[in-house]
Order: sequence, then structure tokens, then C-alpha cells
Amino acid sequence: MATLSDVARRAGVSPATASRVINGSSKPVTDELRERVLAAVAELQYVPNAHAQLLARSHRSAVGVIVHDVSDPYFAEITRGLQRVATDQGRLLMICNSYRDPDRELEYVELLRGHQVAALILAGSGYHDEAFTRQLNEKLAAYEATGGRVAVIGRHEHSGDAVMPDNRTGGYLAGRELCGLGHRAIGVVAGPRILTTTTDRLAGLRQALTEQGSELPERRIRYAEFDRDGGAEATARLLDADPELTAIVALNDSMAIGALATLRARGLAVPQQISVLGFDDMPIARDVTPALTTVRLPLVDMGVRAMSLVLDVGAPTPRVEVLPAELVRRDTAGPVPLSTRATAGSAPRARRGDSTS
Amino acid sequence: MATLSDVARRAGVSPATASRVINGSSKPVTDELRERVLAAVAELQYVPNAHAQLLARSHRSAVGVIVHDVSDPYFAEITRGLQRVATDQGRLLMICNSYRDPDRELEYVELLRGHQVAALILAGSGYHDEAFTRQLNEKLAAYEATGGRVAVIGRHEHSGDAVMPDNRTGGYLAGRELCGLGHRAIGVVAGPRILTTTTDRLAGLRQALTEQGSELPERRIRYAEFDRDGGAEATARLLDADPELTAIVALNDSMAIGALATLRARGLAVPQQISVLGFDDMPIARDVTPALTTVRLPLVDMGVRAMSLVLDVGAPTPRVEVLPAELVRRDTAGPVPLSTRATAGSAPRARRGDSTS
DNA sequence: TCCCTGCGGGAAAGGGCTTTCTCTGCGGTA
DNA sequence: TACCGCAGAGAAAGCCCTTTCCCGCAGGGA
Repeated sequence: MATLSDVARRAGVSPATASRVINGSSKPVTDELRERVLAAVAELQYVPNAHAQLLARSHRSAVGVIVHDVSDPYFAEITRGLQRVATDQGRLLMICNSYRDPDRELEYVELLRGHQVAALILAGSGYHDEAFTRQLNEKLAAYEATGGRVAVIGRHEHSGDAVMPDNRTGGYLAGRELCGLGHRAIGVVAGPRILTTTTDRLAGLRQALTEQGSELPERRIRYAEFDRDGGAEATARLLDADPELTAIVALNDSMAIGALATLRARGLAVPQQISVLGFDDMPIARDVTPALTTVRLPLVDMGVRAMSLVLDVGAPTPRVEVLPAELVRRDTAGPVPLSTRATAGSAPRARRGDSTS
Repeated sequence: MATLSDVARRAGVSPATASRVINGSSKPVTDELRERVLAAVAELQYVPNAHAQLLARSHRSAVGVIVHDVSDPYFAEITRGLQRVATDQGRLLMICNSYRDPDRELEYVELLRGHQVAALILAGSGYHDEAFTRQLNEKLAAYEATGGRVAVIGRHEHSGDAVMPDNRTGGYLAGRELCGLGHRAIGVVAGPRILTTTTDRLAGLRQALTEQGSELPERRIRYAEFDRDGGAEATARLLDADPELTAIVALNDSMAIGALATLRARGLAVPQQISVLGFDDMPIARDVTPALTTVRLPLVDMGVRAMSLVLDVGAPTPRVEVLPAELVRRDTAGPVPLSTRATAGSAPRARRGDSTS
């Protein structure tokens, strides 16, 4: 690899001058030398060693991002928002997938800190795990103590900047919608119970059902991976245990798609025989058939906010932005079937209308 | 930020010793000093500066990857394959999205080279653009001249290692399937015409139609973005121009999903009134309704192969692996409708069967 | 007793760049 | 003519590590 001094030697100048030309320094350099340096750069196909540069200018500009999995549409959307702001401000993003492994999350915090990132964004659910939470907070505190900025998306554990989707209200909206349609026998296809996102959404759902004089017993909940196959499998288990179910709430859209697959395989018509509700409103939700009724979270906006928070230096730090959830009515949730409606004792209401309720 | 000499000072040892303890060097250090160093590390929350490390050990280990967009399922799958091998070998991946912008691709080659990556993988279609191709090849050659390894996935332009999905045969399989089902009026929803992937798939398709005594006129092709909305829009244009179409081939699954959306919006039944074929077989293909008939490419495997190629140093370099395309019959392709079949003059054949033909 | 060996540790030389500081030489003013 | 100031270039001091080289010392063999 050609180095800066190779370039300088070839151009017959000092490395200092070469550096100034290449970086467009404010210090003036005569046109003649400039030309010579540029020519040498081209001839040698010189590319500066990024590590040396980053080491020399102790000026940190990249931003680290830790997500569960960028290829999961939920995080893909959030990342799109993060990226948008970062690009506007000329920041490079380093994105790491933790695959929901707390240890890996801890490792990545160190890794990114080692890479001298200016800020750190953790996106994705926190864990019900005190030991882990404490460790993570220690590491984040250490990082912040050296001037790093931290923001989290959808995690309670951190005491600084945060963007919080209103998972609980989202769950509540889902529950209220289904109750309004007359459903009482509602099953839940949930993500891992160790995730706070799961429990938050569940809590809202439970509250809605309770308000309607119904309830949500544990036997009507199945916990599985937060993805398509997890949803398919959990739905199968749910149906096996309780064939009377008239509605299923999936705690994210990927699981809902898995649920639809299982229902289709079993020949159950959605929403005529059984209703399905998703959560997140990821892009594919409108393209499945029937189109998925779901709770929308402003995913891209969550990314935008988080990145803005973290790059807005100087602002007093503990800022928490709660972003609202919103019900999106499409075609997978309908009134409780006639055969069971009599026992439900509540009139179904119109299915389409405003998207918020 | 604490530095190594801070740690050394606190532990009362030299930086050399501290470094040896921290990196688990093969050089022996007495337990006592080791303890002291480790204690100092913990107290100071020391994390080594990655740039300094990377600079000091001139040993390159990360691998650079340039894709069009990781959040596109096509690339997400490929990346999964890349990641798998990289993780096994303890390599870090630096993934960059070019968003199909050739200039950005060029920039990323430089960026990654600057970051001293051990190898570079370019995934995603090449461009019909000679000037760009020449520039890219120059940059890649310069990189290879300094010992870097390069592999491409699905690009013709590079003369070294390559993993090539058999796009042409895939197009051919799609065409043959549709002809076999009696279709003659076939429209194509294509990606940008500047992409070689588009033209390769189109060429195979055209060949199949020609063999069947049919043809594929330009007026039955619409070029659009390689995504869901592009597919929806191109389908609409196609239908407006030629309402007689009995089948639509989308040149990737995202576009096919867009096509299905447009057809649904227009009340056209798939496959009873019109058939749809996709390409790639991304995971969501089986979850749309009707499930998408498509041409499968071994996406994860493509990633695995490419990474293996590039990390298998010492092997003589120009290796090209062609991976086969395979037809996957699901529910969106059916026999040509009765009303038009008479004019088509060919008996439809069974729709389900072996997945290859 | 002397020498050699090997072990544990430190000094110091990079690694490639940025940036401050210093120096030279020129034009302009008194 | 003497002096000042400044533009433009280079020397050199970091940035923070890793690793080679070297040194001192203790133990073992002759």
C-alpha cells in the first residue's frame, strides 16, 4: 500500500504539504505543489489509511448502532431513519446485530467504544435481567463519562436520552379493538417473555380486556421467537390447546404473518372464522392477504428522533420522547363469528373507519 | 478515555507488559503482574483504541461488503450467508449500502480499502455502463495489487473470483413454465434496464418464448425500480397498455408482490384470470396469498460461497462458481384462462409437480 | 567458580497520519 | 538600508498501540 510519504516523495514535497492538499486544509498551498501532489496521488492510487487518520485526528465522528437484526423489517425501518439523519450530518454509521443475545450486546458496546464512536444508539427491546441491565448500564456510564452520547430506542433500562414507542397503549388499542368486535376468546402469540417489549404490549392488552370485563389467562398466551416461524408455531400450539379462539393477537407483524400461514394451513378463514391482529405495521403488512390489521409504530421516525437526540450535543441530556402507537384497520380483524357471538354478548361494530380509535 | 499507559502506570508495569496481558500474548507474564494489570483495566474501564490497534498490528482481518441495500431481502439473505462464514472465521464484516448508485460504489471501494480490509465482496447486479465498469475495475485492480482479495456476486464485470447465480436459465425456466401453461400474452415487470441482472433474466425469458414460437416485444416490458412499488406501478402501466395479458413475469419477488397488489386492486383473480411469476424466492414469497410461484436462487449459499472464496487464500484466483436457478411452483401461476385459451392453441399442463423442470 | 541458557520484564522503534511550531525568503514600510 | 510581517513550506511532535530487541537475573551444567 502506498503511504502518504510515498506520495510526498514522489511529488517532491513534505508529508505535511501532501496531507494538506489531500485533506483540503485551510492552510494555503501553491497551485504548483498542489498539482504535483494530486498527480502523485493519482499515479500511486493512494488511499489514506483510515486507522491512521482516525488515530491522528482524535476527532470522533462515527456513530455506533446496536440492533437485534437489521434484516428484520422492524429494525430495517428504524435504521432507515437513523441513516437519514446520519447521512445529512456526514456521519458514518457502524451497525451491529446482537441477535438478541445480551452478551453480544455488551461486547458490541465495548467494540464500538474502542472504535471511538461519537455516540451509541441501542435499539430494540430491553431484557428482564437485572444482572445484565446493571452491567450494561455500567458500561454505558463509563462510555458517557468519557464524553460519549447514548440514546436508546424502546428500552427502559437507560436513564439518559430515549425514544420510546408506546407499546403499552398499542397493546391496549389492539385489545380494545378486538373487544369492540365482540371477541372474548382471544389468544396471544407473544415474543420471548424476557423482553420488556413483550411484557409491555401484553400489559396494555390485558388492561383493555380487563376493562371490558374479560381477561387474559396465561393459558391463552404462547411465547416464541419474535419472527415468522415463531408466530406460526405458537399459533399452532394455541389452536391445539384452545380451538374455540375467535381472535389472535400477534405481538409483532412477523409473528402475525406466521399466524396467518398456520391458519391458512388449517383452513381457517381470516377474518370470517378467526381474526388476527399484528403489531408494528411493517411494510409487508399491507401486502399479505388479507391485508394485516395492526398497530402502527412510527418506526422510521423513531430512528430519526433517536439520531437527532444523540447528535444534538449540548442539550441537557435526559430527554425521553414517547411516540404514539396507532391502530391501522385492514382486513384481518372482523366481528366475532355468528356461531360464537351469542355467547359473547356484545354487538360487533363496523370494521372500517378512522385508523385511530 | 483511559489509555494503555494509564493502565500500565496504575498497575506499576510497563505498557509492554500491560499490552501482553490484555492481548493474551504468548509471552509469559507472572501471575502477580497479570493480576495487577487486570485490576487496573477493570478500575479504569479501559477499552483499547481499535484504531491504534489496527494501525499497530498491520495485520488486516475485517472484510468489506458492498451491497445495494441490506434491508432488501435479496441482500439480507446473501448477507446472512456471508456473515455465517465470516463469524466462523472470526472476521468482522463492514457492510455498505450503495443503494444502486455507481458513484457510491466507487466511494465505498476506497473507503473500505482505506479501512484496510483483507477482502472485498461486491454483491448485486453490475451496470451496463462502460465508463463506470472501467473505473471500478481499475480501483479493484489497485486494491488487488496490494494484496487484497476481491469476489463479486452476480456481476460479470470482474475478472477474478465470482459467484454467479444463473439468471439467464432462471429467466428461461420462467418462460418455459408459462408457455407450458399455454400463456402467450406475457408481460414483464422488469428492474432498471441498466442492470445486467435485468437483461440476463430477460434474455433467458426471451429465449424460452422464442423456442415456443412466441416472442417478447418491447411493448410488453416495463422497466421500474426493483422494489415493491416499482412492481406495482409497472404492472399498472402494463395492464393499461395491454389488458389482454394472461401472465406477468416480475423480475424479482418484491416487484411480484407489487404486481399482486395492483392486480388485487383491479379485481383480477390470480391465477384464474392472470398468472404471476416472481424471481429469487425470498422468504416472504411463500407467505403472500396466493403463495408466489417463483424462480429460486440459493441466496444464502451464494453468500457462503463468496465468502469462502475470498477467505481461501492461496488458491489460484480466477474461480467462477455458477449456482443454478430452480423453479418453485406455488399458487400464482395457472393455466391460461379458458376464454383466451382457444387462441393460444396449446394445452395447459398440470400445475403442481416437481419443483424443477 | 564460571559460563551458558532461558525466563520475565522494559525500552524503544515503528505503524501512517495530522497539526503545531519553526524557519526561510519575499515585499513593503520607515 | 534596516526592519517588520507574512505567506508558504518543512520538521517534528504527537495519537495509542504492538512487537522486536535487549537486559538482568536465576538456575543448571561443566
